Amino acid sequence: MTEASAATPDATPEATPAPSPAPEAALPKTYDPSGTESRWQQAWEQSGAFHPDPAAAGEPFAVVIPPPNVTGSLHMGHAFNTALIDTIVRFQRLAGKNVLCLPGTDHASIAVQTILEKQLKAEGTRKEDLGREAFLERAWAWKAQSGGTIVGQLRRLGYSVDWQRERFTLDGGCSAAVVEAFNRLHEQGLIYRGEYLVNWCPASGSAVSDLEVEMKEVDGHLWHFRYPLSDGPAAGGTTHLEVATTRPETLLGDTAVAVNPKDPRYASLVGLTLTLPLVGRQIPIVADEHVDAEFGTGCVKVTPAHDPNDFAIGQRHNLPLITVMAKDGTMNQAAGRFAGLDRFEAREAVVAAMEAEGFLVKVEPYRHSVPFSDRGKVPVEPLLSTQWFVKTEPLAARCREALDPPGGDPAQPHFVPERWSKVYRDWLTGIRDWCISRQLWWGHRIPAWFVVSETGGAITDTTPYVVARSEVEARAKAHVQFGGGTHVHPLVLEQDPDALDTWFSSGLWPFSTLGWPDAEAADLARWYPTSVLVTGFDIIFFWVARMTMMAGAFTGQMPFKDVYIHGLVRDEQNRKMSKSAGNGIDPLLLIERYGADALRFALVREVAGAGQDIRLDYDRKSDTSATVEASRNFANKLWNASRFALINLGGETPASLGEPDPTALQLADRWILSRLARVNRQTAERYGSYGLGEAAKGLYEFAWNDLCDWYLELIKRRLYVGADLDAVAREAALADQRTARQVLAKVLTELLVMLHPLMPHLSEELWHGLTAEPQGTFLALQRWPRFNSAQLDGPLEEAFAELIEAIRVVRNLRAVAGLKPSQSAPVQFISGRPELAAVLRQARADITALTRAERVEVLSPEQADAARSAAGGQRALAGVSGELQVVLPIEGLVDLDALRSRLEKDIAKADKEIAGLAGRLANPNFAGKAPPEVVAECRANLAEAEAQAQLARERLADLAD
RNA sequence: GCCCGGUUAGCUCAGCGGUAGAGCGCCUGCCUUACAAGCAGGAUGUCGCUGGUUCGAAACCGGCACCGGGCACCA
Repeated sequence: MTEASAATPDATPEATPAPSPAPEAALPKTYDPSGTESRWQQAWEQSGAFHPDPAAAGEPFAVVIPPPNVTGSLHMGHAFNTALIDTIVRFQRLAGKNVLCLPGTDHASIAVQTILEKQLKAEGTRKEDLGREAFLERAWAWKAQSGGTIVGQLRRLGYSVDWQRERFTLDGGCSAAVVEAFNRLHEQGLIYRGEYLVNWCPASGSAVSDLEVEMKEVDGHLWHFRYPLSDGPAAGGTTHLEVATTRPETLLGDTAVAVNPKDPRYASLVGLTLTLPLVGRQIPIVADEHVDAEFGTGCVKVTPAHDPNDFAIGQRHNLPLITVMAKDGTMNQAAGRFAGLDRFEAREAVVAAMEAEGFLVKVEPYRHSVPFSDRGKVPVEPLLSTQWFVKTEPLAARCREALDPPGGDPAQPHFVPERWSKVYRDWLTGIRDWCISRQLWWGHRIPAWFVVSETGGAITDTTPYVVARSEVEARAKAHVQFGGGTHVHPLVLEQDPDALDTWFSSGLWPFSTLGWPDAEAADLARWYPTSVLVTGFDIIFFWVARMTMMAGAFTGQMPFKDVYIHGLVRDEQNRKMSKSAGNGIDPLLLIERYGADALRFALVREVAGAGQDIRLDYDRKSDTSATVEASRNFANKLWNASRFALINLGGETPASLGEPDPTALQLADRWILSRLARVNRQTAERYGSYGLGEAAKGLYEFAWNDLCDWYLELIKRRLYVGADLDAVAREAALADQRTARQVLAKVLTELLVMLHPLMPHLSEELWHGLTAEPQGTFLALQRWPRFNSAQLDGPLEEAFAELIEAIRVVRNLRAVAGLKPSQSAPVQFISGRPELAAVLRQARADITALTRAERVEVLSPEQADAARSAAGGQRALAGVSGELQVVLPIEGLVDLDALRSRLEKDIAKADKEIAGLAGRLANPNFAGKAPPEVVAECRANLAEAEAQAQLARERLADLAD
């Protein structure tokens, strides 16, 4: 099949005839994923296999992927997320749903702008020199190139997304959605503009939201300063207050000192005035609950313009706000003689001055948290600044209500694992307003126009503005409000130069990509709300909560039914992979080495405990991963199982062979069909309920252990029909061969369908090889195999497990005794259980084949005793499994010592079990209180263990002479 | 400070009330006409510590220890 399909993927899908089943010679012994994977990726995409029609039948199922940043290249986190999403989505497609999986990228405003500014700097220029327009042009050009990288890399994973619907958060549709969303929120009073203390990142020259600030422990100092009372010693002789600070430079902006109102030490001083050192400003002593009397001296300097807590104190006490720092992180004119110094230089200088003037009491080393900008990697500065904000509480309230609906309706969205809903709920409770404006150029420009003609042509904090959907609309609105248009005083508008937080547009992603705000959009009508959001826990606040808030406001419902939260992929030393640490493991390298299917399977297989981080082992010297290699080996196992089938199906396909006649089925056939049905039901259940790791493991075990290790081995003797048979025997053998072929073909093809969500390329390739379907037909678009409960046979599976165990005992005995693999030996089974004896008799030919038995006898204990006394006690290899005795009556050429030690081990094991069980049964409470069936089982086990020990002792005694 | 995870075989992890499991690794033997990326056989654990509940605990409850994460932070 490799040869046949490699030439032209699918020039004309419908017309391409089925490739003739490949002759076995054409099939290599090992699977080479490289060509196969890209071939199917192209075929799927070119045929539009994953481009759904909203009008098509089938229950809708939609996923919008978390859009990776255009700055990025594929990392393991993307690969993991993709593997999970694609597994879910491919399963739902097989399940017959009308599936949309929509891809796209995020414009990542700060990240991109930082990169571009770095480039400009290297070229010795600045964005201001370029101008806004040229800068943006350059940004788009950069995006076209870089954005293509990650998209191309996602394709290599075999992502079954609809590339025709690919979106970008800054494309026309998304931009229109952003403008509409901004306007509507503004109309509802949920967007406002004002001067507040914001997190200012001096590195990027922009405000950032609370979420983009990361607290870091830093070794700093605590400086103790003395602030003198202005009007001389107070009652009690106090001449000054001592305050402590980690940020001396801010004292230049102090407008009060606060103490706790209940602090007896300072009660009498509240209301008095201090003289601020270096500055000379008169500042009051105020009483405020926020102050912890226990900490330090119990006095806190208050700098409302440079600290959030102080800002709050300032509000409560009506304190003036004095900003002493400029937006670039240097001290401004208000800092007096320190003006112009960088904030860190100013710190040194202020301390030096305080010391020189005798206000420094002491300095102590102090470890404390400092807010850092996520992007800029520098400490953020709380600064007073006029920005745009979203009033979040009303939006959050709606989300909380959806999560805990009155009347006990199901939570929306439903988190998997459940525990993340608590994290989400907690964050939505006591949420703070969201600063959405950024002093950046790359991004969605804020749809607000300042009426600069009202303030002398410049944008000031008092310039009136209108929010509108376009400049034309803005002008009209301004006209109404400000008249204007006269020759004396023409109306001049200027759009706000700032851009919106990237996450504002990300928050609209689940519906902006489906056509919102066009309520009639076919995709929106068909696929919204989406079915599930799959993402890492690290962006629950950034993204998940923003989407639910926006969706609640604009669509009136939660944007997805389920939220499947997965963990992070960690490196071989359990470290978080990060660009800065340079410990990322390149998924593309692993794909090249092992194949995308192997990587995907490995990632999903590891995920069993949903939501847990997974560790990917990796050898950096050789760029190999044992985990992924194991999955590659599994892929190869499947390849070879299919190869075996192709060689042995006599050129037939599952379709030409048809369903097997139930009455013709042999024991092994019924067993594998029962296992198949069980795995079918179990796997569908797991895929459908986010048990992806379990699904992968279950299929792995079924494919490798049940199918390859046992079923394929068992049917070999039936598939190879000898030429030396007479006509009657030959006819029977051929009929049986056909049954085996039918079962084999059925089991293997259905297995491939079930594996398809996990290993899409390999399964597609093998499925075509087996079914000889035309190239334009895809496994990806087939139906999940029908579950046939009639095939389920629990008792048969149990009996078969015993048969397997019996064969294992024989093999073990042979190994212990040192028999050569080529050497055949007679096998005797002795069982007192007629059912087991019957199974063993039925499987006699199988046992012969699998154990190199010379002959197989199945005896009752009575028959065995008779035979033994007749033979006068005989040396034999013997073992026990349950009540079953396995005897290989063979003389000579046998390692008796090994055999003895095996029996001794058996005895020891049985004795230990006997001791445990007898102990339990001896406890009167056990018999009295445990459920009867447990007691009965215990008794049975004891009896069996005792019998086992006795049998082993007898056999050991036989060996003694 | 508050809130989540985790602690089981050398490694990565399942198991979540009836006397310990898988994969990888390891040991032994096999080029058995699908697969040496394989086959067969084998070894390996006071299930973090400590109380308790129970006839019975790796599992349930309490405490402790250690590892990891999140949130909020006192100058």
